[in-house]
Amino acid sequence: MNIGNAARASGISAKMIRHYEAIGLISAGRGANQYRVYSQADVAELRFIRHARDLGFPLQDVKRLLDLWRNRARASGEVKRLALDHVAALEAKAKSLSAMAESLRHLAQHCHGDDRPDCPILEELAGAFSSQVASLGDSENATKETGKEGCHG
Amino acid sequence: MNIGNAARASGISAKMIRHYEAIGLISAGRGANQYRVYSQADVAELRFIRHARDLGFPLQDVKRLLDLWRNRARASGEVKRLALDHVAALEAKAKSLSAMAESLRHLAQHCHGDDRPDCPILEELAGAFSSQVASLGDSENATKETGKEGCHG
DNA sequence: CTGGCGCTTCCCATAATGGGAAGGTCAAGC
DNA sequence: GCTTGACCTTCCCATTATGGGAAGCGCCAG
Repeated sequence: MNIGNAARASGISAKMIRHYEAIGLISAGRGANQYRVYSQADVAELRFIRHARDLGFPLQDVKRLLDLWRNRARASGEVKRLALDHVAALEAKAKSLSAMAESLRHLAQHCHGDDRPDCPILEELAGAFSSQVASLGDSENATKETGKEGCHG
Repeated sequence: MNIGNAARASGISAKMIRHYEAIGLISAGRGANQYRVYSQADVAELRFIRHARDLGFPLQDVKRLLDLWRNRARASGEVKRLALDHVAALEAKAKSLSAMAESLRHLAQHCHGDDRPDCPILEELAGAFSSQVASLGDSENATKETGKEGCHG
């Protein structure tokens, strides 16, 4: 079948299928007209990829999983390790997001939310920070000392 | 002060400060040597941005929050709405990630995780969801070119 | 005057996905 | 046979937020 049918059969857009091929995740045969040709086995791989993506695996991990799947002599330990590492990453990220949500919800709770300009949310953002809420995700540095000039002009 | 000091004082990299200027989030004066010049007020804005980013606000939202902050006649209701919308987005995302983690953890629980190839994680990824092509992982005589799709080839 | 650091702009890369243009292919209908 | 329309091809650009690095100039200390 051609790419359009493979897309419909796998739930992955044709655009993405080409992309996956470009980055070496999958390969596809070519017909006489240079059109990509997909077998049922290829579609099965695409479905595998979609399922892995649905579980949040980055494509790099998907590649590893795909290689393991194709390798009959694989060790399930490696698959499990990949999976559990990813579980840890997912949970860390979820926790980080939940912490942000909770902080912000807390701030919003004390905001009137009317047409007056007084707003504790903005005040807090403006600098009254005392706790670090985003340390799990990607923040890297805490409050440094303020006001030390050094303007060499 | 110059950009390096502003970066140190705000916790935002010089690279990002330039970027924020390029996308119209902030502005900076220029000295006679074309170097960017930052006042304490500018640094306060940068800190505001960092705090908002730490709470996961996308830059688009940060821009609106910054505009509200700068506007003394703002309505706190708008700030609160922005905040609560973002809380909802954060929680939705966190929930989605937690669901992935739980699914995957479940799968991993049933995997031996040794050097045998048998692996329920891979089996599930291979299609236990859609259960159409189950035995493609280890055989090559699976349907190669079935003509059951309305493909003009 | 030179060494070294800081600043400038510009290009590239990441991760995953999509939009769209310009053009080739093919099957069907008139 | 020719048109039409769906499908395919490649190539470029955009997104979001961040960083790396190069080439070149500014500025201060020694």
